[in-house]
Amino acid sequence: MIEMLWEQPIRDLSIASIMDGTGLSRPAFYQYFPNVHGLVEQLLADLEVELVAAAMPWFTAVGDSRAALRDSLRGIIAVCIENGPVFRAISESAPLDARLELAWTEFMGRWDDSVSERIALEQKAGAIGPLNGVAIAVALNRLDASTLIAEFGRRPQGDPEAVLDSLYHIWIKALYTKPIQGFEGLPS
Amino acid sequence: MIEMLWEQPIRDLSIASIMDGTGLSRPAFYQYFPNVHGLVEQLLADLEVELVAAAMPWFTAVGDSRAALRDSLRGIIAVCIENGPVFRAISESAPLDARLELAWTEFMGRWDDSVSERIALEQKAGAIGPLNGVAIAVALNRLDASTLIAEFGRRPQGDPEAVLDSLYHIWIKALYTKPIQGFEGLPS
DNA sequence: CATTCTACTGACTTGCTGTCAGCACGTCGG
DNA sequence: CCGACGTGCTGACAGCAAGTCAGTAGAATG
Repeated sequence: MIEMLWEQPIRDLSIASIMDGTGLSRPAFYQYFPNVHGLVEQLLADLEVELVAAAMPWFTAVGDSRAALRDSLRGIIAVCIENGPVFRAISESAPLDARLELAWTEFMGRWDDSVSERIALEQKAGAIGPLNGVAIAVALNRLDASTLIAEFGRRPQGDPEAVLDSLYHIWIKALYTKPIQGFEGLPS
Repeated sequence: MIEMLWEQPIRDLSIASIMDGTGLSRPAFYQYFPNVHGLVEQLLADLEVELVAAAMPWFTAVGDSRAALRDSLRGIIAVCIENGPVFRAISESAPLDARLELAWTEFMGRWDDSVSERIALEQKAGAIGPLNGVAIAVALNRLDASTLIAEFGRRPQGDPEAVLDSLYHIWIKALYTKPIQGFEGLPS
């Protein structure tokens, strides 16, 4: 199935077409998964392990963590180059099933928690200024997810270096840049 | 249908349930739209008009445009507070139909073009530094779309002021902040 | 009043999902 | 060696929503 996702979006896959490649009959599918969304949920769990591993550098960095942030983003991008269509299929399927939607929400929530926590840590150390860490974390994670899926979720894939530069730029500026006189606190 | 989207996700709507509220039969639906995705495509066209109008301030600002950027974001947020579930339904449906997916891609592409153009303009005026305007524009637009849909696409909706602050923070930092010595050009 | 047009409907076909009784085959106690 | 049981799988069935179509009722037209 994963191979098929490189060739066609998940909307074009039926259980029959998935099972065609296995030599088994369609009902055999239900011996292993309750439905297609159950299979996708499994793919998400597998992908999460890889992504978390790739993101370690920044979460565990000591001292100046900006280089580690770049390493983490590079690692995540590498995982997405290998698994982009799977990532895309998951995000496209999530809204179609309540249970899968919950799994996706929790998946994103764990990233939000991890990033928020890291921001709080660096704020305590003085490396990051007094911003709303949770809200910024949520926004940056959504940025990453949609960018990665859009750039690597189908062929032709985007340019890894350009994506890395863009994401890194935004993360660095949003988190590590000190307020500049006159740029903040504009009247609303 | 729009009213129903406040109560339930679009996956739970069938053509039959949509037509139930109209007093007409199910086949009558096909007199007006080729299928549900055709209806959603129309919703997207309508929403785009509202969003573009709300975003005008920044695109037309002269001189220091940072306050105008805040106004544009506030306007877009206001539109999403009124139409969040519609926006969400569109983005959730887009992957399910090739034609609607194209409409969505073009919709996002027009935002990317407008924002890229504005960035180039401000770079020429010296307000924005030498960054990859197109790539940053694409990333920021995806950030906005996913954040707005997540925060306002269902009840309970998020806090407009908090969302405004977060988005504004990221846009301002990513675009208008000058490079800081030692923060850029880290070894990769 | 006769004719045409238009909006609409009941009934049908199609395609995919999910279920279930049953079959082939391997395994194990006697 | 044999009969009972488990397991993995399948063909066939039922359900459901989408999309199609011939046909109808009522308004518009001459």
